Amino acid sequence: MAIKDNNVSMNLFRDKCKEHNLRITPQRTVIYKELHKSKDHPSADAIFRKARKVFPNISFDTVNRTVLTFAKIGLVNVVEGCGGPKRFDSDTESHHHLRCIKCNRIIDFHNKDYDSMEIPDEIKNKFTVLRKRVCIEGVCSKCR
Amino acid sequence: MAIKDNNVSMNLFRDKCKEHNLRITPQRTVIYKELHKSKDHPSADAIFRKARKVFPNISFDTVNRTVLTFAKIGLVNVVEGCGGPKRFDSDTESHHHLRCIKCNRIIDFHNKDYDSMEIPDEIKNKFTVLRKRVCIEGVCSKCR
DNA sequence: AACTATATAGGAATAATTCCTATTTGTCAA
DNA sequence: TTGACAAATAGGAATTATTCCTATATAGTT
Ligand SMILES: [Mn+2]
Ligand SMILES: [Mn+2]
Ligand SMILES: [Zn+2]
Ligand SMILES: [Zn+2]
Repeated sequence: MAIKDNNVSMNLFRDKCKEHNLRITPQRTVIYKELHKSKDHPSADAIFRKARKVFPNISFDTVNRTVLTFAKIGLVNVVEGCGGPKRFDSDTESHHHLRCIKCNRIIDFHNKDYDSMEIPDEIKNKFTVLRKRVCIEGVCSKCR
Repeated sequence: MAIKDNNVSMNLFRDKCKEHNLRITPQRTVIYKELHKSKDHPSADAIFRKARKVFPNISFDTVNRTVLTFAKIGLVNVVEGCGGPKRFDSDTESHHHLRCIKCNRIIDFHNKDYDSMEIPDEIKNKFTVLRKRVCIEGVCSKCR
């Protein structure tokens, strides 16, 4: 099952790259793999440190440029933080986030009611909606 | 009415400062006034540029330190962005945000249904909730 | 008015991100 | 297969955002 999920997501990666005429490089491949493995919404620097274990002289700029490119083509999302480094999320399905203001952890949660909340028409009319998400801010169990 | 609102909010500012033993300095006063006037969720730098017109040699560090202090005592909120400089909001009442991914504008909207959405107990149990907000991400009318 | 703990200005240091460019490489067509 | 070449990378510089440092000034108290 894990293997199948990986195959599915690596196919998604390859398809999206081809769709946007992006070359499938070893760097992009390892960066996407690390993003897909991470459940903790890593920063570019966190991905850089992991990618480095595979390619010791990959540059930070390559990692940063690549995750931003992935975000641009919709392969990953940049998720809401409060300042600080950008955080990336390879899960593009509808879900929601808890954010701990002490340790900056971003924790996923799923909620059908939240998913199905309608966006008012007056917003849809004047704003092209790409995503809707509930952000709950507070202090996580580890931090109190 | 605007005058009254200003008085109310300046009293809130003074009370909160006294409550936390923060001195009421001219710098803090002008910073809070600018925050309260701004409806666009300014960054520390945006507030700095405005405060400078009143006190030409106020330092950026003072502005930054002060808005972070205000956030700490709950006088303002740091609002969700996606990387980039922190953005501040003097409106601490429940409301929600549209965020334009092109121009980084953060636009307020109010919605009773969103306000009244319950937070599941399993979240409340393991997480100290301070705030809940719906973030809608997309492209604003000016940007398309 | 004097005292003193707190706050500020200004500059330095650090962290996060983006830019620059010589070199390398993935892809495609021969 | 092999070469051609547009695209991507590494490495470092530059830029932007934030935090730290410290001598001086001042708000609030006595
Ligand atoms: Mn997530
Ligand atoms: Mn707001
Ligand atoms: Zn935490
Ligand atoms: Zn816009």
